[in-house]
Amino acid sequence: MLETLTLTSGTRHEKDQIMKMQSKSKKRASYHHGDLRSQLIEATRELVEEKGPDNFSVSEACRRAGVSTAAPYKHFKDKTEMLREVAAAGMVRQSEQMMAELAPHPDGTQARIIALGRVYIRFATAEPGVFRLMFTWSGDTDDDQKLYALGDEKFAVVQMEVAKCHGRQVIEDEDRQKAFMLWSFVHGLSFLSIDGKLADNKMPADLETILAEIARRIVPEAA
Amino acid sequence: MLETLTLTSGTRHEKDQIMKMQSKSKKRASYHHGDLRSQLIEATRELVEEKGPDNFSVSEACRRAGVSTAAPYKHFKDKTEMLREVAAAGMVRQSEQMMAELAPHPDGTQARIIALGRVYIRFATAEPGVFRLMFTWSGDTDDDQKLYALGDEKFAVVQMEVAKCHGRQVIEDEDRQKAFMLWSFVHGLSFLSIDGKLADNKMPADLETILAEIARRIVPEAA
DNA sequence: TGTACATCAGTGAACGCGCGTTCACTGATGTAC
DNA sequence: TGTACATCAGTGAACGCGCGTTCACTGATGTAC
Repeated sequence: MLETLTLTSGTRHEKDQIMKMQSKSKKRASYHHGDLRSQLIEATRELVEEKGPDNFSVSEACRRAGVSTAAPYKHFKDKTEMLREVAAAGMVRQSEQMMAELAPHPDGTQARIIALGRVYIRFATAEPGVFRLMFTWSGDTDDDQKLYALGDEKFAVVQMEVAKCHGRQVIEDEDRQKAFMLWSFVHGLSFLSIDGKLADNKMPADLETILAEIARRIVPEAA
Repeated sequence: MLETLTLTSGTRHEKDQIMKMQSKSKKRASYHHGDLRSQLIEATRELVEEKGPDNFSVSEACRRAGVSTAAPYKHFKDKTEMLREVAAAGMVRQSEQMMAELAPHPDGTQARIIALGRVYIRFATAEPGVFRLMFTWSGDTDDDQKLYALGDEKFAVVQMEVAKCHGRQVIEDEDRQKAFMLWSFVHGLSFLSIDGKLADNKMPADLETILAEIARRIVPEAA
């Protein structure tokens, strides 16, 4: 069955086929695909990781999903919408990771601040393509605005954590400023890391040490 | 003389022509150009700013410089080399600004640390395209390595400034770590800023206040 | 259960586009005499 | 000062390429009866 395929890139496509077989138990059950939308999103995500958001192409995603280049337009308005889906999924994934990492630590502790920073940087280095993509949305359109709001929510979480470290249940300007400093720091560290700028002697301590040091300097110990 | 031009984009090109007239006193003195190399670099820089590093095209730079699309290949190996020239010029420009901003402040003061951060962020917001471009070089080739080294030099300056704040003439691990924290912070702040993520209530104080706050928390007052 | 039919997810061919780069060329410039 | 010539910076046409998107189509599916 595999031998009848006409697509080009041998090994890569074989792997896709194997995955498809695993999930659908045969190559293509019929003329209809059944799950093309999510499979195109997954192909888009992979390509964004492999080539970067700017080198993603619809054509290549189609090749990878094994459909014609016209197929995506039954599911997405255009290329931008495909990328936006991937970005949105990334935001959600990052949020989930934050919540999971937060869970074991009691309220109002530095450990929670550190946990948030750890997830931020871990996500960036694990999925640099998607991470970059998440920051390329201008917020001009309504759809962009939704993405933008997801980011805002996450920042509000950081602000709340800082406030709780100060024994407050309401966010004050001081918390906003400190949350902003923390965010800038982990954002910069993430980008320096995925841009390969930390190769040599530039990051003299391990990540946990640096995160703890930053938290200590910006947010007080629990009361 | 201007009316004889055959290029398309009206106003834009008129402006270029005016600039060219100012610098050369007439449109094109002859078949030969005289200063095409630097004029192509300037066109490349402009386009990197206007469209972003990933949307720059050689063709458009040629249109803007008023030459055929084959002309650049008498001066540059390929597209990458054109972009690298712009990136390198950016690094130099940023260094010069740092030195200038450093000059008025006495050695070993927080003011010098703040000055470096101020230039970093100011450069990023003034030239976001070039700033982005400066961080896209992998360092794989020899030419990339030169760019990389320029970045290293600048980081060494920050490390030295931190050491001097501690009354040292030799950089120690503590200085490296603090310099790294400062760098991450301004780098993150720069990217958040040029990616338009600071629109709302996210940056609660002005830049100078935040810079001073960060310097205070990471580097001690002068002895 | 069997048939007619509407729906709609996929096809494959085509489109126009702008791109990076090469090529044989041309014509202005500077130099040797 | 005038002429012959080598140099080389620019031309313009062409190349092959991959792209995003549209189009009329086809054939599998689910539903009404």
